[in-house]
Amino acid sequence: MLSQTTGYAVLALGFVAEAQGRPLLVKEISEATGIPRSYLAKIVNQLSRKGLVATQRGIGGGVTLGRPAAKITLYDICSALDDPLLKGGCMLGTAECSDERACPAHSFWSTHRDRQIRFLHENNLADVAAFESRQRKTRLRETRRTKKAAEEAGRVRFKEASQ
Amino acid sequence: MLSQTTGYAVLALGFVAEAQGRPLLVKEISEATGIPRSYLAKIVNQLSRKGLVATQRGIGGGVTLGRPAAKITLYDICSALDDPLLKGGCMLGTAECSDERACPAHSFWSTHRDRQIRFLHENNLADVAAFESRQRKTRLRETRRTKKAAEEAGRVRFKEASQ
DNA sequence: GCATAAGATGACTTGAAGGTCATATACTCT
DNA sequence: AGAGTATATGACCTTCAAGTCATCTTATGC
Repeated sequence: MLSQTTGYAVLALGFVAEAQGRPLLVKEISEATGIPRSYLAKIVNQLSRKGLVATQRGIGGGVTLGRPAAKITLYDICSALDDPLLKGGCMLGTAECSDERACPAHSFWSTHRDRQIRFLHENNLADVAAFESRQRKTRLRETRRTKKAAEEAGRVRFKEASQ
Repeated sequence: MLSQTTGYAVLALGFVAEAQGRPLLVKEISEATGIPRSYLAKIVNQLSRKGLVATQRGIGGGVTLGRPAAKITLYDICSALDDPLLKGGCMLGTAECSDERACPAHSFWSTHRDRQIRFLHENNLADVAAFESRQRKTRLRETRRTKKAAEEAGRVRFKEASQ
């Protein structure tokens, strides 16, 4: 599971991606996503130092993506925010676990960790934006939607790390 | 990833399981595993309230398993210690993520979470103890062991959540 | 019953993540 | 230049997991 901070960043940037280049205010993003405004400002600032977003102060300013949405992967975001997931550590959280001196869950965990990392590499902000806008549309169309339908709507284009 | 506390508990109980019924002191377990002694005492106490271990004070006392090692799964331990993994929460850590209102990673995450939970159900303390004692033996036998060999030693009997 | 050995328990400390707030800085428009 | 609008930044607060420590309680053996 990603840190809450990283989760915020993905949601926020997904929203920015949907705006297609129009600068969004931190305030707008915050209100749309429910992320605390001041905290989001810090996250945006971190992302801008890493070049993932561009920020502009003053009238007409706001936040835009630093490069095309399809070129910003979830992994890039994790990496920019130094997410703990990328720092290793085995399932049982023991220091002394490595390929040489494995803990009981090591083999299992390596596999799962790899899948997660692959997932992060395979999905980018264009995917997130598409997913989000699709969900919004679907929700408008069907007032009483089934759980299955909701899952389908999500499944359509978001890449699952195969196997 | 499990909490550090849960990780401690698995290691400690695996060690207790290896003792085959002979009571072990918290001090012994702590020294053998490197888990901080006072903290381990608290964990053991929690586990004993849940019945996973039996404790005995006074001379000749110590910690034993509350039931046969094969009947204590990793899931039981997580559950006894209220591990965050069992509390839900999606990959992006957002509150508003459910099957109905999914976040972009929801489908991916549900699958992986299920695999993890299954893994916890399928592996018990007998498995952990067998794994650990096997590892110790293997390490004695080969001074210069390859990474592959080490992985094999672990792979032999520990169940991978299939798929 | 006393000495000793063990776990039990509660108060306290520490460190990191998450979050708030006041103020500084940079930009635009008139 | 000055007013107004944005992000930037650092100081601070809060919460929680992890860890320490002193003291209490319960057991055994003489």
